[in-house]
Amino acid sequence: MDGRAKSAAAVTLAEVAAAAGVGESTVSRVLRNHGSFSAKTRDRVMDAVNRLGYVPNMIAGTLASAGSRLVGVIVPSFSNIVFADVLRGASQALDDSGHQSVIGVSDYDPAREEELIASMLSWRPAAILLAGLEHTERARAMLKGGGARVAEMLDIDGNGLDLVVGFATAETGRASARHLLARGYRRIGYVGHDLSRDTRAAKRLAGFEDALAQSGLCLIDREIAPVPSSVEVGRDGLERLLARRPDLDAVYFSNDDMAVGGYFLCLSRGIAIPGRLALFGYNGLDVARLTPQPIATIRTPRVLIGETAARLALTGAPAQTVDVGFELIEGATA
Amino acid sequence: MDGRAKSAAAVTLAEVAAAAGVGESTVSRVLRNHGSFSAKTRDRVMDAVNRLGYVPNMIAGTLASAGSRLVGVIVPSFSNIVFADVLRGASQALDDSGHQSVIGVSDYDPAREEELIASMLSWRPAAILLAGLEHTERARAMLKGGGARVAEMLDIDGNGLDLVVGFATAETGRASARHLLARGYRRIGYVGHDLSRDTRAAKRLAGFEDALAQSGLCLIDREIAPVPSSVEVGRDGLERLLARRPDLDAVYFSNDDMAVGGYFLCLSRGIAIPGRLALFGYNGLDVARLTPQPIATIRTPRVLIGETAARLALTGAPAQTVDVGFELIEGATA
DNA sequence: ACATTCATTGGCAGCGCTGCCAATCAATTT
DNA sequence: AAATTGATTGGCAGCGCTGCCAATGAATGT
Repeated sequence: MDGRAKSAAAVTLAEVAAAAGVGESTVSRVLRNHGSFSAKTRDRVMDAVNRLGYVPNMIAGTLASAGSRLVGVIVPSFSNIVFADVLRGASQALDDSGHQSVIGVSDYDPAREEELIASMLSWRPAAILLAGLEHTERARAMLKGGGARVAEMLDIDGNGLDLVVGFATAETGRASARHLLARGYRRIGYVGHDLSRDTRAAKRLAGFEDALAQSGLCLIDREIAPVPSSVEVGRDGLERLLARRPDLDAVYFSNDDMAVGGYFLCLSRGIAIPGRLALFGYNGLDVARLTPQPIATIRTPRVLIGETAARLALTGAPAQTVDVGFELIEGATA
Repeated sequence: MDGRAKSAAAVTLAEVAAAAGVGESTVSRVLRNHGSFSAKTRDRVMDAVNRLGYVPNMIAGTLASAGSRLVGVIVPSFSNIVFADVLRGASQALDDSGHQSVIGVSDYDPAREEELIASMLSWRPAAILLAGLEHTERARAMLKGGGARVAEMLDIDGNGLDLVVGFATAETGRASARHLLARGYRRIGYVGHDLSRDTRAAKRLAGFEDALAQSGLCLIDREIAPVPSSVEVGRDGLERLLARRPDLDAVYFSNDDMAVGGYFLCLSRGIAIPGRLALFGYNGLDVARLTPQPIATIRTPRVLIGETAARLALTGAPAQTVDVGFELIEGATA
């Protein structure tokens, strides 16, 4: 009719009330199925709602009732399936309880995370879910005083603000190292990505080196690319590392994407796995489980973490730390 | 002090105004940097803001100004990097223009998508971004009258509601078929996933078969699993297909995840690629580009699609369809 | 027949902020 | 010196809905 995107002003609850011949509060009660009303009234209201195509205005409703059903979720990246999994778990729990998620991507940047927290808080969300325990000072202050529940996900190595749902990150690194050591590998290298931003990857590496040190060993060499992780970075990283240290017998990767890249390099080069070189990843991704030789890795319950964090945050659970654990997958590459 | 998550009632603009000794509208003007005010006033206001830790309430602001900076984004799934890419593009453009994205996952279910549209519309978003052109009748009606810009992404084969940003889906299937035919493959099979839900995969297959038909050929056999796509489903699907038709010389997969699964099967079985069997995927994923032999596939500009859709929707561009095209990657598996 | 209970219902004051308009005051203009 | 201009500023009416409370009328009890 009009050609414009904005149609005439939206139908309001008052108009529905007038059309149905009842009071505003009655319409409100019927729509929220809260309080009492007769069946006849309900039918009259619903009829008017459908006839007018009424869509409730949550903005107004939230303002009036001082309590939003929005939940802010901040993830470091979308490129990594890990966060997609966490989001999936959280989304599920959120949807089930009638909440909506407002999502932000921090790009592994604490300053950006801080900005996102500020702008999310201005929507007065019921809760904010974040990755990790590392935040700027101001971010922590805002979260503490923001009136929203806070859930920090994935890592439990440190002090949380409110709810913490994850697993011992450094311990995954230690477990990985112990596994390689138990299998007899001694000349171990590391191929990783930007550690200054990905603090959890840094914690894993620290745990890994810690366990090596307990056996009187250390990493023979490391190849760290100052970019986000990817299959390609893993492949190229391993290539450079091997060029420097052809005597390596095992490599620990910063995650499975990287490890798959390394695995592909070995396939191309005909490097025997694990005979000539052992590979160890992190995450327990699908693709790493289905390579001709499943990659040795640590599986983390990511969907569960998202789901648990969302559920606890929305059910008024007391502040607590939940350790969901992790699982070492032996695979066939180590 | 209190132990409860909800702290004392949040600071309001009125309190800031009182603390700064100015009027409410002045605070509002300073905070939004809109209208005029003296430098001295600005300092007084900002000082009070910082002192009280004031966080603006967008809910109230949006209600008062009748125009939200929220944008709804509905994706079919989080498990598929494709949508993560689209989201990344959209998120970026949204952030840059000061908008927030509210995200929902439809799980490839039109009814669920309809629900999500209804609940997003109740937040009076500035725009709604969706995947594909297929929606329920009621969903289309709500979107038309919802007062929000609508951008349908990824596919342009059909009629859009407002903005459409994507590429010719069926044509990707045709291009894939023509490529295989040009290379001399004639005994072609298909390995796919749940087509009833993933309508774009169905359109690709239709285009593929269409091109085969034009050469007087047809698919020799097909193996379709009624579940979402994954590396595993691709591997197992190819295994079953080959068991039935060991005479196949090429396989078209519903996407790259599936194709990578098929590729892994061939590696494990020692099936020569492309000598004995050619593989063709769809999406142009990173992992498919980095396998020892890069997988033949179609690369789609997903991040660009998300970014373009968001930008057009927020800049008041007229209703239009934007074809961003796609690119056939020859790879080494066909 | 009159008091008491209870399910329904409507009225209306905000929720915290923005938009509009009028008021104020110093700087210019005639 | 009176008038005009323009930059600042405060007041206040909503935005659309919910929460509270009073009003209504029917049902029940004594």
